[in-house]
Amino acid sequence: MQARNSSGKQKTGHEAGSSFTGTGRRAQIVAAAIDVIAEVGYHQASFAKIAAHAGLSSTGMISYHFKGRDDLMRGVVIEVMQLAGGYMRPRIEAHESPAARLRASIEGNLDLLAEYPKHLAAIVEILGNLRGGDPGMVAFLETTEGILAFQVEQIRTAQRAGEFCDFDPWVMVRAIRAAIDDVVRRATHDPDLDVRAAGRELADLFERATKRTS
Amino acid sequence: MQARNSSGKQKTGHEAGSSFTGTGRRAQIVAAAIDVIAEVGYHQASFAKIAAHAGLSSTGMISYHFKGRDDLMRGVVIEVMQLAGGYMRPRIEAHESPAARLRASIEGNLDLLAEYPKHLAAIVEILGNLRGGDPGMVAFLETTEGILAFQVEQIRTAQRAGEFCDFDPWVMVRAIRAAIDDVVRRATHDPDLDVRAAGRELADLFERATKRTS
Amino acid sequence: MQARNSSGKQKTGHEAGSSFTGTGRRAQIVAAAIDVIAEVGYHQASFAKIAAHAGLSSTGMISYHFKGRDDLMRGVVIEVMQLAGGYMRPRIEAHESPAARLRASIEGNLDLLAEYPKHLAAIVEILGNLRGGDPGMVAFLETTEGILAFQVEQIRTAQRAGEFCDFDPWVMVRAIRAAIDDVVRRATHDPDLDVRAAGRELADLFERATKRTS
Amino acid sequence: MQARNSSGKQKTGHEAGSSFTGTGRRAQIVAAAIDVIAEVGYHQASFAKIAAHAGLSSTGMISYHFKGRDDLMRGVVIEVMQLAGGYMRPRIEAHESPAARLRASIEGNLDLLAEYPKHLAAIVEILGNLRGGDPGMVAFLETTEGILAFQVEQIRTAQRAGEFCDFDPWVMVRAIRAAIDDVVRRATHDPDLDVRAAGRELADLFERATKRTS
DNA sequence: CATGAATGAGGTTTCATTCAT
DNA sequence: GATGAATGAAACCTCATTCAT
Repeated sequence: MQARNSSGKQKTGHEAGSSFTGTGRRAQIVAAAIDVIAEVGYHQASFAKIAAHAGLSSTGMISYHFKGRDDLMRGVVIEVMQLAGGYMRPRIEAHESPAARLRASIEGNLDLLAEYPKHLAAIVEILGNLRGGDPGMVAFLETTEGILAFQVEQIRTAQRAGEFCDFDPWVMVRAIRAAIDDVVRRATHDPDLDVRAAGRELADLFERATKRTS
Repeated sequence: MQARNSSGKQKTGHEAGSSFTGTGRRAQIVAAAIDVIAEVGYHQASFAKIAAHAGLSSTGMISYHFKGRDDLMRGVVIEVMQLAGGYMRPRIEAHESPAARLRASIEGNLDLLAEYPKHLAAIVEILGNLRGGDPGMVAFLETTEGILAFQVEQIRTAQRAGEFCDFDPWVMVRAIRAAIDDVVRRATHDPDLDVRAAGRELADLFERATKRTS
Repeated sequence: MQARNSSGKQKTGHEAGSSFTGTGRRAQIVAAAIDVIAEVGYHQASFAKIAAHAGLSSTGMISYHFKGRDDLMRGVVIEVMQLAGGYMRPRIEAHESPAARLRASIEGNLDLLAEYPKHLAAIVEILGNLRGGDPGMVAFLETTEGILAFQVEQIRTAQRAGEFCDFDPWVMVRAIRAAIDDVVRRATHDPDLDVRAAGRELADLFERATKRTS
Repeated sequence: MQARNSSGKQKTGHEAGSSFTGTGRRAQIVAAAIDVIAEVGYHQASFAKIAAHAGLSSTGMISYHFKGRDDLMRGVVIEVMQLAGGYMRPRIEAHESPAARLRASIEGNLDLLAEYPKHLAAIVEILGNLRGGDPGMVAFLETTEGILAFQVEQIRTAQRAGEFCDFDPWVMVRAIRAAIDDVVRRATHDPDLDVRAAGRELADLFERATKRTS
């Protein structure tokens, strides 16, 4: 279903040489984890439920393939990040103007949600429930921050070029991300939600909020 | 059949006749729960941690005052909702125009966050981690929905009066709420965050996003 | 309702000088315990439930009047034994022949059940769940054994007089008691059970089982 | 959706494909439960005691094999019912006349008690302490009722054939069962009790009680 | 006398993880 | 590689009992 093993190998530190999505079992477990997390949430997604959903007879299988809960969650995040990156990048880079890129970013995120609702639900659940504890997971928060920082830089450039009005770009990108994630969360519980329409509305909203004063 | 008190009252002392935050221990436990939830999150906020934080020797004490975990969480939500309602209402009603009320709502929320960061962190944690499970808790989701619905109605009225431009008010109020909650979440981990400044920025942002086209 | 404070004082070792059924609180608690035990069984009859049923605001009241769970149960047993003794004795002694007395004993027990279903249910529950543990409670088992032993002696006398056929009187009295207690247990769950009819049937049954061979 | 085993079996190992007493650990736990219940009673038979008696290091092991307390008790009841059924049926069916079958039933029960005292003690404890609560357990009460109903029918047939005198068969079978269970209960605490002799006495007793009038 | 808060032990259950096979 | 039994910690909750007021 979610495929994407065309990209490079990119090995983990795991014992055997297996790509993240390559080997059957690992990918199968990650896929099951995504489903379960989307359905019952991060904390209720126990190994037992994931194993049952994956058709595995015991949780031992998961522990065999993943060093621990965090390792599995890491696998999920990487899987979804790769998926999202591959989906979003070309859609954004297809546009030139900052305004068009901003719209593409918002609408692209919600188009992606329409296609992979569980994937986005899972990553939002995981990243939203991270606490300082785990060292390996905090890296993802930094990755996420890095993505936002990149968007901030793009906005700053556009502002200097007079393409956006004056505002704190950090507040803006966070508000945008929060609005998108909110749709992701609601879509989890309400399958009738028209996420693409919400995407257009949000794009309109933030277009008005960023448009240079005439 | 037999007995029952002659006074006919038959109260259990900590159920009837006491405000939700009135009785000493109950309030103390709720306060401890707020602190712990803000610190470690909804699911990690075990009775053991809350009891320790409250200076209680055992978790049994919490079960003595609260029927269960959900009951305690309900107590927390009610406490914070009362606090927030009392804080926000006069600040909003001090203004007349929809735009001013919108700004007061956003900045008021973040002023409240500056004064009670843990309270807001706790309620965001709790409401954000609710699943369909508990019947008594879902009521809070409906309460929250009701608040949003009220804001939606106010916006619709303002739009008809030409005071706001044309947009989907549901998407707007949810984006606003998501942006505020996002600040709440970040403030939990970053005590240096200037939430009042963020409030002003968000108020500016959504003012531009709602302003009627000239 | 169950009254019977006309009999002598018969103090317990309890601190204050209170007869078993005299003081209000003690009797009230015992009455509540009888109801609760009859309803939910011996082990589920917690102090909390009994206190609630008695209209008391806390279990501390029970502990204040009774040294412990066993003491309360002792109070229940004594209460019911006194009730049963006062009810049964005259009904049995009104007859002369062993056969008539046997019938009076069986039917009297079930008439008593018809009038005080919860009292009998409670004592059957308590005595049926006794284990060797408690020293003070074992005395009741011995009391019960004593009652059976008395009946055994009466039967033996009657057998020597040729009024009953030859059988092991211990087995007989135990079978009779077991049959009666079984009706008590069923009556607890089935309020429509006609216990007096069952009493007549059981009296007939054991009359045939004891009748001297002609 | 995805995955599921290629074999299509998807068994959990201790749910499907195993007889109730077959798998080693399950049977071992059931056996330990029987011992403990016979010794300390239904309610005092905690997982901790059963685990200790079974040589297990933790109660978690029991929860691993049984879904909960009720599931374990169900296992015990089924185990004993199968044992008793296999023991009693041929002994009863070896006889033709209703009187002989009745005697075989009574004496067979107490012979079985002599051989498996703890098994019968356990099932009497469990069934005697059932309250309306659990849906899966109430089925056993109905099973037991069904057995009695079958005996009632046999008695009715014999009565119509003039082989038994006239009496209420329901009262009779319940009295018989109550007498047998009473011996079971006493045998638990008194290892010196001669249960086979009691069986013969009870068979004599109920033979007289059912014999047709000459 | 009466209250109700506090205690600590004990209950069942779920969890992630390990390990022998 | 794969399995599933075993483990021990931790969770929530109920209980009988004690104690200061």
